[in-house]
Amino acid sequence: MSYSVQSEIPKVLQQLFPQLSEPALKAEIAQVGQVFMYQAGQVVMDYGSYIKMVPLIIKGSVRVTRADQREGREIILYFLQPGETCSMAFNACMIPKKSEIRTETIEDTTIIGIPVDKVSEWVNRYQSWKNFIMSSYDSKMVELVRALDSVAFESMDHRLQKYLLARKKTAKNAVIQTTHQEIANDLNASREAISRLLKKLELAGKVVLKRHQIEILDTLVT
DNA sequence: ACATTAAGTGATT
DNA sequence: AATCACTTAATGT
Repeated sequence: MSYSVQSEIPKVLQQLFPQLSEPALKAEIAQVGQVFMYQAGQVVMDYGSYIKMVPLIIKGSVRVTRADQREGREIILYFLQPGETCSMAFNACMIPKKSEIRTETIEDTTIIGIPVDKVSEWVNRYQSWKNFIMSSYDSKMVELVRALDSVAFESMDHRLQKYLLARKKTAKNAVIQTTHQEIANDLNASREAISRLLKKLELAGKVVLKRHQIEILDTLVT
């Protein structure tokens, strides 16, 4: 209902990024920040593109993935939600370089783009900005390490369940809109394997399967 | 009604 | 667990 236009930046900052406390910082964000809106499923940044903005997510959700050259094989690094920012983008603004990752929207998403030169400038000028950058870097790093040992040590079965719970959380809805193929791509598995595991979960009374959607019941817990 | 796309199955490696 | 080769079911035109 709220269209996050330029003039609403101060209000949105207050709500979603309360840790950015300095009034002067907020004023600068409102001044140089640019609001962008993306539709669901849009690729915001792709491998090899130059990063010129660091996004503050204010609405929707975004998926950050990494693939190894050969197309069609990618793995999820983490999801971004309102109140968060893309940590991978920080690297790139200290040292200008091409993106190592792909970010695409899962839902209709709105962001405030902060020009990279401002991002590094503010680190020196505003304590709360520095803390914000550092702590989001830290929390994504933790997620990343978890994702890594999930791949290394957990069964596909367990990974799928965690994935479903994560999707449920970002969708804020027990019913997620997806296909088995999409999940298979996200988890680096074959579609058939995912279908079979989902079938098992359905038989176990943990999910309800329909075409293009999966309902995740409360009985599914990790 | 027909075509297209998603999902289910069994066999093979 | 991947791949193949189908089959079956759901949806769009």
